Amino acid sequence: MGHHCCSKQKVKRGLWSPEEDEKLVKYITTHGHGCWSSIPKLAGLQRCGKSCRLRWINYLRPDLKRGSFTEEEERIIIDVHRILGNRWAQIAKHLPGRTDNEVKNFWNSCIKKKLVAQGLDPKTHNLMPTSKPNSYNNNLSNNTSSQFPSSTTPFTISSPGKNNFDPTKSSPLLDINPALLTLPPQNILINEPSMPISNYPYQENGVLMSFKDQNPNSTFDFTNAASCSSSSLDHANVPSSSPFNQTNGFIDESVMWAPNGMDTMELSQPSEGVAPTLHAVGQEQQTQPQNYVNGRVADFNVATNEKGMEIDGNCAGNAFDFEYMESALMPCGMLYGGGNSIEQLQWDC
DNA sequence: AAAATGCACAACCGCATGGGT
DNA sequence: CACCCATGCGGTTGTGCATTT
Repeated sequence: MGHHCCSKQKVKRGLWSPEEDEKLVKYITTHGHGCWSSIPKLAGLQRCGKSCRLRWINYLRPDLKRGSFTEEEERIIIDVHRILGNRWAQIAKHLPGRTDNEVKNFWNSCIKKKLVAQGLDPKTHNLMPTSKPNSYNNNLSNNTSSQFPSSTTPFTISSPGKNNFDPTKSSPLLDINPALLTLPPQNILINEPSMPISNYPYQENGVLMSFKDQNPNSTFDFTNAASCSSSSLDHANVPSSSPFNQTNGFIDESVMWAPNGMDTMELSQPSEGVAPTLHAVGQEQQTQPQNYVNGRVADFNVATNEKGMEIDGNCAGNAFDFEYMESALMPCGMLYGGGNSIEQLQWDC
């Protein structure tokens, strides 16, 4: 049984021979891949286009990094997997030169076993029930609903304070309280850990997510700032240059990574009724996550004027990955909801 | 030394998605 | 709007090598 795309033709299956590799590489390096389905014929291969594409992407591409995974790569995989789950293609994007297949195989053959050996559930990254619980889990096991009242944020995206931030040390990207993810949807808070949680007005109706600085009066409310008349981000009003523009999805991927030396991201709302935009301020943008080294959300301070019309967010010296954030901010135990819009965070409340 | 087993990795399969008609 | 097609993705299987029995 052949692929749907090649059921009408005789195709070879199984491992690729060096001759086949050579033909494919020669053709693609000369002509580019263009339409995969036409490549087998043009390159003189008895393969289907799908197989050619896979062979090129997973094995023949010149920018592939061969060899075993480094400890750093392994840590990144674990961190990202904790947030995204089995979204191998997304995980692989954070590892230049690695493919989704490679990451997936490495996970299944190596990391998964390591986590299990540590008593961790590779799916949830939580301690498995049979494992000896630590104090944190002991607390959770008492009575989750009473332990965390309705006003408690399900999780926080936190960072060390600016003064003690050490980019050479690794730490979890997100501290997610897994038990809280099973609670009813609550307001989501991104906060500085030094800020007493009680100081945040996260109980306010309609406030879905807030970037706050040390001033309790300065809150950026995504649900309200986007459009004065709407409770959601109004994509129609977003300038095409904005990463919030629907053409680009919620966040333009180009701003997900703060380039080396570029440490400022700016949120601004140019005029009333117009959705805020997110800018990377500083050097030329780059797409490779070169600054991912520590896989953490850096300080993200937000300042607003009295009317909350202009907001500046400063990412202190490290990458601020909105894809992570977006992926993490899924309601009710869904680390990833499959969507790509913050609008999905609007719960029926 | 040969068979059995385990493992890593390559490749396949089916499905989802998006664009074009 | 329905259909077709190409592409991308994640789960699964197949293959070959290494290790163990």
